[in-house]
Amino acid sequence: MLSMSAPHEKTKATPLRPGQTAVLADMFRLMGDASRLRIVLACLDAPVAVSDIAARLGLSASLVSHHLRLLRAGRILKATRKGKQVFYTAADAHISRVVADMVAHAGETLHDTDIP
Amino acid sequence: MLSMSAPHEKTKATPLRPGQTAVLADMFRLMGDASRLRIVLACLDAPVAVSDIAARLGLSASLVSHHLRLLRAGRILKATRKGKQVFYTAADAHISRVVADMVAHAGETLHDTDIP
DNA sequence: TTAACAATTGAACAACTATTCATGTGTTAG
DNA sequence: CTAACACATGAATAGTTGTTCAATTGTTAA
Repeated sequence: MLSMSAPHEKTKATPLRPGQTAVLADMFRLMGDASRLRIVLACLDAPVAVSDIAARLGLSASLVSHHLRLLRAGRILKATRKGKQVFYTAADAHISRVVADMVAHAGETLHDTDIP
Repeated sequence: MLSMSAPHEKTKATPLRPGQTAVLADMFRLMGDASRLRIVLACLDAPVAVSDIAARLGLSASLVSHHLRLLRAGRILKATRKGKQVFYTAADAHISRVVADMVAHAGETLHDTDIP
């Protein structure tokens, strides 16, 4: 049961505490839904109003608002009120980078034809 | 405060088709579970056997195997057989980068109780 | 004020999923 | 061969969650 050490001792860093892992998983899960990810993508470049998000994505305002609340609570997006409308945008630049890296990964690993 | 006013960077994001979004969401969802994310983290640096993963994370071999199947199907990890054991490691370098960026984001946006 | 618009929220339901237990493959040692 | 080990898999269950509908709050214009 006691596993022996790794074959090669590389300077590998595992700087992740168990608590941080749960926080990370929550952020990944927030983007793990197609509707929510599309909302995040729509807000990456510039602040967008809720009604615009709903119209552009073809989703109900209620559903968008529900997702926005989760994304805001998870520090993925942040809100700014301007008159009647509320504009949402990415919380910081890391979000865009995470998405960009995942896009690169998907673009590389997907020369398959088993996409349902 | 980070209320930057969008300095018109070259981050031209929105090259995503509806089909690609679903694939991306699937990958994010795979890492959106705490157990699965810990498994991915354990395999980032070097190939690790299933039994070692289970022992290191305190999970049953069955549960780890179930998760590994999903991660393998989602092109997050890849498997290599050596004798009786099967070693899993990251599918490519993008995975590590995605995790690293998300860690940076979490470290910046969340000032939770940091314990050494 | 009233009315219209924009967004949020709560409840309820269907759908999904992580986990456990038991069983089944495949591989190696004896 | 059998036995033990490492891993995979199927089913069943409990918990989670995305979506819809209805009602509510907040804001602005008339």
